[in-house]
Amino acid sequence: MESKKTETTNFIRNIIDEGLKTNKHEGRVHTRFPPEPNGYLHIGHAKSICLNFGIARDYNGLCNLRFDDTNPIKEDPEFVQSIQNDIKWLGFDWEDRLYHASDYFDQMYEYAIQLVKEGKAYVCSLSEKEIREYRGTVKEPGKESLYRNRSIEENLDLLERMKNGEFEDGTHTLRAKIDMAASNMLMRDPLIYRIRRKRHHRTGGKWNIYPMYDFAHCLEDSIERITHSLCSIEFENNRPLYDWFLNALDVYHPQQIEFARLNLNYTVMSKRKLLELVNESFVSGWDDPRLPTICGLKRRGYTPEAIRTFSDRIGLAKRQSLVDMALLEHTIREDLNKSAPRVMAVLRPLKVIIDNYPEDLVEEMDAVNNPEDASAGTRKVPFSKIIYIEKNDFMEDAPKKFYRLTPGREVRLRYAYFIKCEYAVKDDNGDFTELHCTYDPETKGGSAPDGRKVKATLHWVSAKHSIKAEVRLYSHLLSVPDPGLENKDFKECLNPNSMQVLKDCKLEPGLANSKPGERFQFERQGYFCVDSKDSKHESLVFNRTVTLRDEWARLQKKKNI
RNA sequence: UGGGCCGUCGUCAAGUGGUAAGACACAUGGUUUUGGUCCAUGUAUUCGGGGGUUCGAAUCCUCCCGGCCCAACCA
Repeated sequence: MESKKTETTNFIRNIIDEGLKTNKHEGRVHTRFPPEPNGYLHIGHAKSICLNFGIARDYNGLCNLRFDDTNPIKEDPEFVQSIQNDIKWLGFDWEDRLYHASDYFDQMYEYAIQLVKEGKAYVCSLSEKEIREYRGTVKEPGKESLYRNRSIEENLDLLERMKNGEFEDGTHTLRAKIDMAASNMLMRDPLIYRIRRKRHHRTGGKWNIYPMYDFAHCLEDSIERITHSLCSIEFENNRPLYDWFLNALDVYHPQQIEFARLNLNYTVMSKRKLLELVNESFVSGWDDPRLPTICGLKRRGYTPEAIRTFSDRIGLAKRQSLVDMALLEHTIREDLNKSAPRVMAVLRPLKVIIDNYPEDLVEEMDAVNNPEDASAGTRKVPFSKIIYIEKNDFMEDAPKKFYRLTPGREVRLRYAYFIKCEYAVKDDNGDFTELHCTYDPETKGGSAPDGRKVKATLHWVSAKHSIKAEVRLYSHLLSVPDPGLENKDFKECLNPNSMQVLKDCKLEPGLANSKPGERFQFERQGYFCVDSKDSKHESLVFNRTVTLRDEWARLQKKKNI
């Protein structure tokens, strides 16, 4: 009997398997996750992190964390820290292999000198504008720089002086001597070093020149003896250059493989757009629960497990795609369904008076903490004459399919009694202010000895025992699935109702001791977690992670359409 | 006639010449003290399109169509 597990398979793993068969990298598998510390990580990075660390794990290999810190004007130690936090939170460990591109600056400089000595690189003194002009266009070849044929001695001298800070920013660059007529624009004498007389967060004032991505990245991979250098598809054009540098220098040569980056509908993923939302205060910060950042998802209540599962389920390929947010929501529901304690919370309270219930009686009802996990046990929930139920669990003129409370109908209060609605009280605006019901003492616990059934079970909270809390309901950041399809700026597509704040929610008393980050299922509503920033013991704030699937809501929606 | 990459269900995605996996979404039934969970069933005669090779094609050839990337001293 074979138990066939659905194993993760994708084109990159196939390539690795092939290489292993031919002993391509001495049987090693060594990957790396190489973020630039210039922003916060988002779910797209999580895909790459899970890929790289996941492959290392599955092939008994290693995965390095490496900061690609070659551009001091964009980078900041704040990001270095946040990135490490997020990766750890996701559940991955680089052990002692935390590296920085800046660790290799000396070595890179030596390699640059080697290129110059071999006539493969030269110092160019064209201005930024001239370099652009000389590069040509996508359809026309470029022309060679006037400085392309300087002597090796002059190049060496100039490079040394660039390094020493003798020249202003932008006055000279070091360039690879390749081919100004190449059809691949990146091969038209790409820049290797540019002058940037700026302090670096790790090397301080030591350097006045910093290496460009194409030169630096392949060497970082080579120095760390990476076997498979996985990057996103937009670097496909860079691969010939990656290979060119490593061949020119005749050093260890990792294999670059490109894959498609993640796009998710109803949200934005680019660093630029996220930065815009943060800077222009459309959201409260990088960890706003509406954002697809790792820290935003964490604050929203997502678990690392769910994000890892999501990364596995979306698969991996080279074609550009737009993954349905519903899949992400599915993975968090799946995880939380197994683990989250159930609890009763009334978000939009409607007072219910049980006329035939004794005035001062309080009963402690037994409630199951998690029907999916018997070991979670039970708890006591106080019940009394005045309770709150959800406003939308009552309708005066109910349609056929509505089987919650309506005048004359009997429903079950979860873990308590059957109650029957006798009449509703309205205020001058026509809004219901309270319901008068009667209960059947024989139905304690929620079942009738005579075997009669009810169609609905409602959650509730005892008025005098309840605690008050603020609850923030989140929905999609954008009101359209793909802002790229709309003919407008993505900010015009922001969902104006992406956050709804309810200030007067009533929770069962046990929740008073809940801790920041703690997750619950509010029965019949969704999964919620205690906000890690704004929640205080005396004024609790909950974030809705995701709603429960809701058949009734679906029916209503269908009718309205 | 710049170059490179990519088109398989509504959305992802396996498949590498032997007759279309799986997941999400959707639909229908069953169980249920959450209109939740769970269970069962249904959903691509067809792989962007046309030709061709072959006993046999999503897989090979060819032409066409569509999408993405490249002209930062960003990564």
